[in-house]
Amino acid sequence: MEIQLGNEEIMRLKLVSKFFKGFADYSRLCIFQSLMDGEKTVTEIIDYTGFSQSKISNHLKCLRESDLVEARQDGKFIYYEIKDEKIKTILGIAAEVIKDVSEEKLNCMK
Amino acid sequence: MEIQLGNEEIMRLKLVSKFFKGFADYSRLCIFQSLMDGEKTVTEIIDYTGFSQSKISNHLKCLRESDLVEARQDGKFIYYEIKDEKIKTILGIAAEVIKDVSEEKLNCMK
DNA sequence: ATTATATATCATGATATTGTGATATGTAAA
DNA sequence: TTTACATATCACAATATCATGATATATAAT
Repeated sequence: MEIQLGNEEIMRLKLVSKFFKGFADYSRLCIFQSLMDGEKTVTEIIDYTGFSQSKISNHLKCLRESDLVEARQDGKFIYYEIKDEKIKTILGIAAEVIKDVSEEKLNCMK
Repeated sequence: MEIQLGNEEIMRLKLVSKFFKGFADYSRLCIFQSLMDGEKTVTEIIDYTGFSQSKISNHLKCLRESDLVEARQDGKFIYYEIKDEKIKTILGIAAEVIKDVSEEKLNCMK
């Protein structure tokens, strides 16, 4: 490894941090959870999570623009689904790691 | 899958979101990158990243309390390292997923 | 055509997070 | 026993993020 961060690496890490922001929010994780076993309409996500429509829609916009989820329209409805299987993998590993971490520990991260 | 989020799941997802906050910050990712191939002292991390001492120290405190990195003291120096191999795995998969995502896409996540 | 339903957008206030600078603490060398 | 070095802490300003409520748009049913 180099002894200093290079420009390439800096740009890459900035991207990576943005990527992880997609998962670093409770509401968005609830959306991911909604979609864990397949596509859902916005209304179904709203019902599943109990969150307001605008909240869901705002988050979905963000997740869609970031290519973390994708949307397809069918009449009145828009179906969303997780775009990449690797995302489910990441969420799975995260769940494993957290098992090893005691409940209170992560509270430094509000 | 249930048609609504249960209490267990809600608590779990809150934890998961905190976990991901650890990776959702550029400065912290630079720290992780510093540690990718083994332990380093705080000073080495400072030199590698070019960040201020207090910034590094503040982030390390957070990462340590969250059990994402661990510290060991040797005289004046404190060596930090990534605590769980799974964390490196997650970072690796994230890198892969990002390759598929065009540069501008993630800009919704500031 | 009008109405109801589904979803998106947007401005804004509230809240959370980050970086900085100053200072404190601990360890070892001189 | 001072001085230099390594690291931690903390308050506060700057910035980023989120939720809300109001409004807009688009589609389908009546």
